[in-house]
Amino acid sequence: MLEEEKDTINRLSKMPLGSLDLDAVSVVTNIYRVAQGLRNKMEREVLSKYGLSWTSFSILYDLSIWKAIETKKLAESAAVSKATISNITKTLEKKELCYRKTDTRDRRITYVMITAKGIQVMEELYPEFHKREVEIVSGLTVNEQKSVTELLRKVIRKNQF
Amino acid sequence: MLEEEKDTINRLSKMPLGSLDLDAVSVVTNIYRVAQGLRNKMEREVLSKYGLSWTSFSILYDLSIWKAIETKKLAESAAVSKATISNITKTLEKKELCYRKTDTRDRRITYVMITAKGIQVMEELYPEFHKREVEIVSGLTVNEQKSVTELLRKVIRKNQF
DNA sequence: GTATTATCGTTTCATAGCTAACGATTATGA
DNA sequence: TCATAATCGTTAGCTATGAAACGATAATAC
Repeated sequence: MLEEEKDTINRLSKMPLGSLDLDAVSVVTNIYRVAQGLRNKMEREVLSKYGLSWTSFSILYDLSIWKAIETKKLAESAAVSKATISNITKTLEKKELCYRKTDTRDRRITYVMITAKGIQVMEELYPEFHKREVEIVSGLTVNEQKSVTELLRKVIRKNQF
Repeated sequence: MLEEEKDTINRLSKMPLGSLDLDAVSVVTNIYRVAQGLRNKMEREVLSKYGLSWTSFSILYDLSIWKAIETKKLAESAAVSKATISNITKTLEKKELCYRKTDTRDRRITYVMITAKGIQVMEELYPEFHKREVEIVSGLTVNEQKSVTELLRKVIRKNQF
């Protein structure tokens, strides 16, 4: 077990909180710790050079894959609010990495599309990003990677994340 | 494999990006997805009632465990910047959940402490939070929980997250 | 056909979060 | 001693984020 976890559990068990499911606490704590760590690492070592935050990168990533996509779908995919998508695509548009276009039939719908410059940035950026991804999980064997992925998918399905 | 993952990998493999380590991509993608999902769920279903964000909750949680702690340690523990800690503890102080005190010897250091009201909120809040934690991982057996925790710890150690 | 309801994107306003710059303080070194 | 460096917390200025409200539009009901 990691040092801070020991300390925390020690003190937690002294609080008047009734019985705790320590296995559940550990899963949640460590998932969030890894997620925060990899987000910070990516922003610091890769994304900052391009002036992109984690979320704006993930939006650009979606755009590079889907070419044209409604803002509503973007919000679902990145698990953020429509308002956030509004702001981020506005920022990306300022950087000329994407542009927006209202649907001619249903004018409530806005499509977001990646620009040539956006594609170019992505093709330069993604290999760097992917290199870090591989590094980050390199402490696990391939079988362990497959295993943790399968377990996480189970959690995602159960909770509809 | 989850549906969106299939789509994404399909399109990714058509991009001119060279070879990809798909196992690594899956690990990183699913870790972040679970983390985002549980954060959103907690904020929506538990923390919003108390006007707390995920981060301010985690700060309050640390305070309830450590009683008095330097802002620097808080920043490390929550993996956010010192500036963020300044802002969040200021907000918590406004809600009378904590207070700050400068060290008498070394006046560069500020200690943050939880108030009686803060403890009270935590004792009411944490059982609810913990209940959701248990729910979220309830799709996994205890052995699976231990397994995913051990694998994540390996990633944390390797990357010093 | 018209009124109601639902949906979509945006704006507004608050907090969260970062970096960089700053001021205060302590530690170090000549 | 006294100047320089190092460290700490805060502030300023920016983007990110969500909830709620808004306006425009489309779908539905009558």
